Amino acid sequence: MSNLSVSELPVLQPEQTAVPCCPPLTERPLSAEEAERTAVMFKALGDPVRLRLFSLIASHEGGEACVCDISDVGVSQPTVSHHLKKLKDAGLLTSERRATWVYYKVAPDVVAAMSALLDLRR
Amino acid sequence: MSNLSVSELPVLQPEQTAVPCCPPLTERPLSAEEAERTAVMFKALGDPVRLRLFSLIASHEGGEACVCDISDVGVSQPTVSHHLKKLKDAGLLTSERRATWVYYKVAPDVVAAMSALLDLRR
DNA sequence: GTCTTGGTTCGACGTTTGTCGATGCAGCAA
DNA sequence: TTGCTGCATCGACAAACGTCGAACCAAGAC
Repeated sequence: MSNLSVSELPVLQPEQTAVPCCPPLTERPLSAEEAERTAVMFKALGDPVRLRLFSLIASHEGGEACVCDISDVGVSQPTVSHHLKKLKDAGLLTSERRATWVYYKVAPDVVAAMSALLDLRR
Repeated sequence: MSNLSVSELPVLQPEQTAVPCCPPLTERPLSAEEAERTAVMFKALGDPVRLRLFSLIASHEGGEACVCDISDVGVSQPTVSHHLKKLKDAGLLTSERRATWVYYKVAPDVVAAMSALLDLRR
């Protein structure tokens, strides 16, 4: 466990919340670095299963849900876990263990930043 | 069919009608079909090069730009064309040839629908 | 201790994606 | 006609991705 995997470059730290990245896309073009960071978030929502998982959590009570509540999306349980990890790594979700169960919760400010980015009204 | 303004008529141009899909993600979970259609749009923005191209067009005069104006994003010309096609297929852009040049333009209502989807305020 | 349940990580495999050079096509100008 | 320029498409290839079963870990219950 001492060596880092090359395929797991720390693009976004899990606990690094609140990344109000950029102004609306109409204001100015994104730099390469901004685009690199922002694309991770959009890519996280760019899969049907992840989008369903995210909507299940977002529409759940308090914007959070136990994994056991959202595991019925048509893929195996390890796959669900894999997708939740991707959403978490992108900063869109946070997770917390409470007793036996793990709860995932939306990161409101990150999602709000994405929404604001797409607000093209001048 | 050629002279119709996009903003005045229902959006029906692309093969996939990526029209205003769904209520905010807090309201209810997405169905599998909704997720499938919506994920295409997010996936389109889930690449750094495409995100830069999109921001270049969105921030350009009138929300449209000639390909020749936005080709300097660090990849080859065929790759730029490939990415623009993906954005267009996802419904986020429309294209129009004027004389020698091809102009790409943002599809405001589709982008607005994505933004609204991520508006998690209850 | 052992057993059971909820979730994550591992290893592998087939598919998709991003990228390029080469080629093709449309429009303009000699 | 010929030539040139702006973009799109083709063909190929490596890298990334989504998926699964197996194995593993964490927390209770017995």
